[in-house]
Amino acid sequence: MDNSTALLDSVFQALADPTRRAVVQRLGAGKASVSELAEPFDMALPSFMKHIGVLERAGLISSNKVGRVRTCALKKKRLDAAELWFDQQRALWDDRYDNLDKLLLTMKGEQT
Amino acid sequence: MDNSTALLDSVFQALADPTRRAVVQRLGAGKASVSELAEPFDMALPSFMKHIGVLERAGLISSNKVGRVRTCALKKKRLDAAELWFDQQRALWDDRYDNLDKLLLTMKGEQT
DNA sequence: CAAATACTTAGCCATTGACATAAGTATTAT
DNA sequence: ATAATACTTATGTCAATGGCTAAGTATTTG
Repeated sequence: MDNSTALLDSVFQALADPTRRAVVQRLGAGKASVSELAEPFDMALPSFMKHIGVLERAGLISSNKVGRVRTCALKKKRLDAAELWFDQQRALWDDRYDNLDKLLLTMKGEQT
Repeated sequence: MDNSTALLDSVFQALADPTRRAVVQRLGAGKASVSELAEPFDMALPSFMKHIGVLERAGLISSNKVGRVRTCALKKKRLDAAELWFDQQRALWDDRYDNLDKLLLTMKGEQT
């Protein structure tokens, strides 16, 4: 199996949840502690922590604990990696379209 | 709440599986029947059909049956909608990507 | 030192996800 | 008319997900 396959699995899986997407979005504005991140959500902390765990295992965020506070940060590179998949798909279609364009140009040329 | 939330849930969930991403990629090259799509995978057909169902419910593909053959096609717009989420995130944190207005206009245009 | 804070660990439960097999239906081919 | 084809439906197993409560562990804070 392609090693980027498991990565995409975990990243898309992580992003397939509104709570986790909101956390990613919030962390886009800067680092935050777990309780700061959890505050907007009507959810028990252990439940919220599972989301943090999913995001961290997907490589979308990092975290480290100082004293009793765990601070989280977004890892933008992993988001880039996910976005790249879309670019790759588009590149495949565009190739197709480019070839079609070339073909049409060729046909036009032969008509004259 | 936001009607794009459930859409993103289903699209990212659909893309969080290598079989389904491969189907999307294959359909990027053009329409195909279910059995053509299933052929590369070592999986029972009912199992494969579930993947097709997930993709269709997420709006990433369409399908219609003629005779005994069901033909599937990629719905690129829904992929665009998913990719837009990444653009939105980038717009929030990226200093270079300062024209949020333009992006918001794009979002309005693509509501379905 | 006692109490509040900020997680953390350890279960439990209901639902969903990803496969499977077996048997059924509707078309098309011979 | 039979047989092959292309799904489709029904059902089952098993692990993972997303939520909960209750209780535990470190750290501050008063």
